Amino acid sequence: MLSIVSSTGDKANFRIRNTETAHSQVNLVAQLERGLIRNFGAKEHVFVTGDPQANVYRVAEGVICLYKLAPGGKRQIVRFCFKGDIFGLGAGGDHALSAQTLHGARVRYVAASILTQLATVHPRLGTEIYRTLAEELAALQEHLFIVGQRTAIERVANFLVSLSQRNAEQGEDPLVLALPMTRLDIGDYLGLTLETVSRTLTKLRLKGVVDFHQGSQIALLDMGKLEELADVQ
Amino acid sequence: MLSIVSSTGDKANFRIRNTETAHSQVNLVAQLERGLIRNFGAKEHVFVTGDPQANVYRVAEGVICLYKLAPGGKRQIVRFCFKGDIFGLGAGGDHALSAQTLHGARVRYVAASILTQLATVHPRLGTEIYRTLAEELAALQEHLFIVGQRTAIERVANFLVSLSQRNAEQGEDPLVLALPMTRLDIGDYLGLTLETVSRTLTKLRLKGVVDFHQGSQIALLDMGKLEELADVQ
DNA sequence: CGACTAATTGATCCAGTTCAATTCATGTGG
DNA sequence: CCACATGAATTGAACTGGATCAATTAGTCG
Repeated sequence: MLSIVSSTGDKANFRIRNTETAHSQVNLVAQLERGLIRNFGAKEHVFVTGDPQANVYRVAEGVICLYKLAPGGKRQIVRFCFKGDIFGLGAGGDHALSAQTLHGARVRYVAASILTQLATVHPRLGTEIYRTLAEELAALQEHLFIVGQRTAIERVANFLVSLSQRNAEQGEDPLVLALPMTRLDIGDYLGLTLETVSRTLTKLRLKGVVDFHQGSQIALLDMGKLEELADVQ
Repeated sequence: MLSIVSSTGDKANFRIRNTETAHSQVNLVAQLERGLIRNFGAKEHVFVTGDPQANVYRVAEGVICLYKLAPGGKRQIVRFCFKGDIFGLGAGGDHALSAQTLHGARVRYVAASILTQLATVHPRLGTEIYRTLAEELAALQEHLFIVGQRTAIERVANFLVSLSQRNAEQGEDPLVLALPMTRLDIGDYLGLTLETVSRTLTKLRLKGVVDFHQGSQIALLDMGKLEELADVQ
């Protein structure tokens, strides 16, 4: 829970209760790892568009998708957040996006106000939050590029490569992906229809680049070819 | 120039040289308005992909476009920066984007390191920089949605509405837009070809929604209809 | 004027959408 | 345990919005 931080952001109090030095302790991930935890079932919302940006979240388990919805029913998934990802950062107004689980998730969170307070005492925390936001921005720019300029096969290949890289970072097998999202989710993320995603994956299977049977698990057979198709730079 | 800030970020020194209070003075826009100024001709680069993020910029005059380039020659314009817009913010690594003028521009800038230093002394400045970045992120999410989910006419209509709103904010006529960018630029921004942009504008003209003759100046004749087409929410 | 860049417009093409049918996986209650 | 409902995925067929290729016009500057 948040017991390591008094409601007034008392620095001395904080130090006493921790074995590590304050310097190594006051960082964003550490704060979030000590935050409250909450379990969500399938398709549950962590927050929706218009909710105040009260908390900063970190995925402990499962996947969260951040999306924007249009009146016409069109949905743009802006980001998939996997284990370890931080989301909910913002200027402090209302959320422009909704955050929803796929099959369910465990999420840790800390009140944004507490982080703000802490950051005034520990500038490094502020810097870290800032860097996290800047990385989110850079990733989104890259994603815009893919959605705006690339063909279906390039988008899908790129998506698979991204998942593979993430797996590698997490120490999991980079050649076997457990797609936790539906074809519709992938489509709404890549700016394609679910049929096009399905067809494109089939194309990749026929090319011998990937293999899959139940659709939720994909083996990357030819990573070189896949990266060539993804062709991102 | 940067004379208001000593190289060590000396607060006392800073106060002495200014008539306003330190509180009202140390904000991002004020810092940038006192930053160095630089003039750029047409199609000149302020920075390119890979350059270190050394400075933070603010457009004093003209338009800057931020874009990403692919080896195949495809270009995604991520943002148009108009008078008063701040750009170049980032995590402190290298620029992922290139920044180029259209017809030329005057730009003021301050070293990122100076802002960082100042922010440690003036937390409000840090907060402001953070908010600026968060707003950039929110705008980009909105733009991704438009590029990912909308038709050509919706994208173009939305683009015109955005320009109109910007005009209104700047105290200029919201019903007469001076398009400073080419059809190609607009296309690369909206994920369309220049021909589609041209055809779409013609369509809007035939519908009586807009009017134009030389192509670089557009009158919005039916704002209600335009917003209906833009249909953003 | 001539050279150049931007814009328009036409004709054709095709990648991806749309509509629709079938298969598959999973679970649920009788 | 099977019958059946349900949601997800695949696949087919036809369509279309936007891309591509190409030609013309228009504006601008030396």
